[in-house]
Amino acid sequence: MSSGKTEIEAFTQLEGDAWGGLLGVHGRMMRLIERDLAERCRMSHVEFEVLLRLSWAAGLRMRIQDLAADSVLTRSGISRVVERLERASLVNRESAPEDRRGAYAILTVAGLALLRTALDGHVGLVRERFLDRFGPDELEQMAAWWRRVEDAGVGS
Amino acid sequence: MSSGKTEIEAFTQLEGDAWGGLLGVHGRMMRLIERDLAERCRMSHVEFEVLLRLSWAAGLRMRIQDLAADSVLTRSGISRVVERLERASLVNRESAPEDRRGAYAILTVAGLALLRTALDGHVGLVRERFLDRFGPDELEQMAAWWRRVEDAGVGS
DNA sequence: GCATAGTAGGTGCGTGCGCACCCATCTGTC
DNA sequence: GACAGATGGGTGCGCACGCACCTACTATGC
Repeated sequence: MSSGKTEIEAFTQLEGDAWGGLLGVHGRMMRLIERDLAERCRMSHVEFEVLLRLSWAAGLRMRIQDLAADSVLTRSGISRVVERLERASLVNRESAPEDRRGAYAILTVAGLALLRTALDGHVGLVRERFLDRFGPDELEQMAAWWRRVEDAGVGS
Repeated sequence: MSSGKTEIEAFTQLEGDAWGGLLGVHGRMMRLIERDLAERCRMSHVEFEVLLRLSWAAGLRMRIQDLAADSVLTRSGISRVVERLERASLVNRESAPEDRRGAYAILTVAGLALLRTALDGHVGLVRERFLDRFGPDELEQMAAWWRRVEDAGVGS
């Protein structure tokens, strides 16, 4: 891990530290988060994310495609997640009246309650392991960086 | 996505932008990378990562557990990845003489060649979509941040 | 020596997800 | 109206991976 051979084209040391560091931090955090959510709420991170997004949405409801748009998962993945959450009575599905192809996922009272439980502890974990290592100005800087990356790479 | 209700405990706007931004950027990048590697080399990112790590290692060989240690995957996952790579003749497996429980994964000539092909293009993609958005001092700052996170969060 | 605990790697099972494809519906053109 | 193409959502199939467990081996204690 210390000496990147130059016999093949590769990242510079600096690039490797920045990009590889992001991958490493993300991987480690996700492991912790998945384990925490599984133990406390029998829930995966994608399921948690769907519930969280729904709790932010007006009327506690979102179209499946909108859920998929900024998710790690594809539409088919989201479809299955919503199906699982529906079986657990955490969301309901409802056909969209304005476009009968579409469907809404709607957070239930039980879903909101479980989300509350999940958040309480999840927020603490992410803060303890990540956010608390940075000052407010640094968090602002970081957020600005992510915006910079996302604004530029809209393609696909 | 604009108004985080305060009725349930949640991240602050700033925290959400920093942490959520990291998740978003990682997700988007991984999608691009997975697709690129699949199209050009019929290879997943974890397989690519294993080959890359082997290319860095002395003697082009690493123990399975060392491969798993800083990977997203568990030992069983790495075991299967190495199995796949072995079937594709990209690595060889060899029993470790100093500890006969252990095994080495060893990069083959074909594996190194395919890695070279994969890297050529992968590096360009990551630069174009991510690294090039930052100056050298910013990359240094970012790398320092990741070190800060990793140095503190050794537990589990 | 023997017994026990710990570790490296591999495997059966269950599951989650992407891909390709399906159907229903909307949109646009004629 | 009719039709083509695009779009939203769901599904069969295949595969990759985590979990729990197994075997083989090492390390430690007696």
